[in-house]
Amino acid sequence: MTQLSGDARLPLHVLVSDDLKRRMAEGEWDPETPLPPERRLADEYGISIGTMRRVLNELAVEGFLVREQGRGTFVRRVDFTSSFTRFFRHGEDPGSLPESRIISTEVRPAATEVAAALELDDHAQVLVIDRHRIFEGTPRLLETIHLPLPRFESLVDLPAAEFEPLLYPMYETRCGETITSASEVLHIDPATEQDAEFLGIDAADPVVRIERIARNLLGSPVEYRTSRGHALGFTYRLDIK
Amino acid sequence: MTQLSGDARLPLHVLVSDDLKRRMAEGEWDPETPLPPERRLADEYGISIGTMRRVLNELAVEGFLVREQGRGTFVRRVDFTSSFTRFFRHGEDPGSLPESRIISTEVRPAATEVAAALELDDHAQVLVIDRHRIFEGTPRLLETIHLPLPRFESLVDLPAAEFEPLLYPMYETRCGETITSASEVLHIDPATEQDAEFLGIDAADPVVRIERIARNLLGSPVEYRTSRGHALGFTYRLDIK
DNA sequence: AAGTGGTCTAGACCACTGA
DNA sequence: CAGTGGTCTAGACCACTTT
Repeated sequence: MTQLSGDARLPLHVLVSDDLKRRMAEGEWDPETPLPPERRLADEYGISIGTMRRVLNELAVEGFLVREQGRGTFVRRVDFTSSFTRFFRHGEDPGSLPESRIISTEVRPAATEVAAALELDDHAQVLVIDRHRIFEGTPRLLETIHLPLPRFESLVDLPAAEFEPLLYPMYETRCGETITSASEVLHIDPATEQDAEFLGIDAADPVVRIERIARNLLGSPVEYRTSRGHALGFTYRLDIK
Repeated sequence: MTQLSGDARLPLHVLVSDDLKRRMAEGEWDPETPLPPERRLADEYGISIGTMRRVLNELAVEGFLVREQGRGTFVRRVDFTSSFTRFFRHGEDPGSLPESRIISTEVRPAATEVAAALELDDHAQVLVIDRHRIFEGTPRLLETIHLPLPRFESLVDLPAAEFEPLLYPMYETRCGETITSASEVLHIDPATEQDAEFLGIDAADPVVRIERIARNLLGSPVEYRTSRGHALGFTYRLDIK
């Protein structure tokens, strides 16, 4: 029977939930292999099936698990369908991938706001990646990505051509970091000269600036990313309650 | 014992949940009076306490109910804390209310996109309200509000001075319509002359345009509102997963 | 057919709120 | 103190997926 750590005054379902999150964070199950069935998990934790179901269902509501009747319970990958940056894709086929072009990768000490976002000591070393994202042949986003070292050491000497268009799967396979949540802040700025040149827009046009902090399952910040794109034509949809 | 309508092949908890939503929509409980305790509700519906608790907890997760241990279960009022328009208030005390100035109220046939948003027949009559919202003495938002007639008849001849700064409580007390959800879409536009003049911004500056459809508990659209404000300095925060 | 999650029951006991 | 929601148990049976 699995031993539970944590404050014993907390409700059982909280202790079990925390333990399952820890095991998921340690990579005990990948998204293709089911967790043990609820009856067996209940036995292992020495709790009743009703309590075990409560834990699993709550983790499913929180987005950590996906449950499929007849198949099993699986850990879930994030998809960023509600991300702001998705809205730069315009009329494009939502299944297609934007092209990515790495402009430069460089190691340097973190600027103050970067260190704060990544919860690092001031002047800790970070890997800085500049890239362009190109949708249907049209340049749409300028991105600057900050990754803490030494956790992302294995990307430092990677040639630009070997970067894949989607970075998060790379973080997982090459660095063992799985992104499971993020927060983004949107601002509207006047375009800089660099913006106007790359995005092919009027120097007087506004740009959308999106700052994202991406986190792993334990809630630690893993990536800090700034994206800039043309604001005119930008659209974002929000549902309240 | 309460009689349940609806497709009997559906799970019990769905039928009970739908029935409770209907009763809430009919105004059976206001936000200050608790629903009957879960034990009594379970008896009335002839279901077990476990199933009744599941229904109440799910309605709480969906935002329809608030449960307070020792006090009871209450229907919940929406607050629009995550609404885009909140972000025009800048550094202001979040508890203070913006000033509202009604510019005009007018009855006219709905434009095509208004009729579509409110799910009305083309050219159905709507009440159109133009107003300004002023935060800390500074004009920040231009709003145009569309309300379907005859549901909002009682506002047609109301003098501008009798409109309150918050419209949703007025809709409830004067017209019997309770707003419980909304969806908003954000765009960035170039300023019009009217925008620049009222908002006191440069004619070259961009504006944020927010289109909101507000709905009642049954999901029917009740209000269509367009708000415009200065885009530079606008900020919006999003949490993913 | 075997194994998964989904629905539902009928309780017991605990923690918190308000009078 | 009475009454509320919160936690937890120990099952039975159903619906769906896979082999």
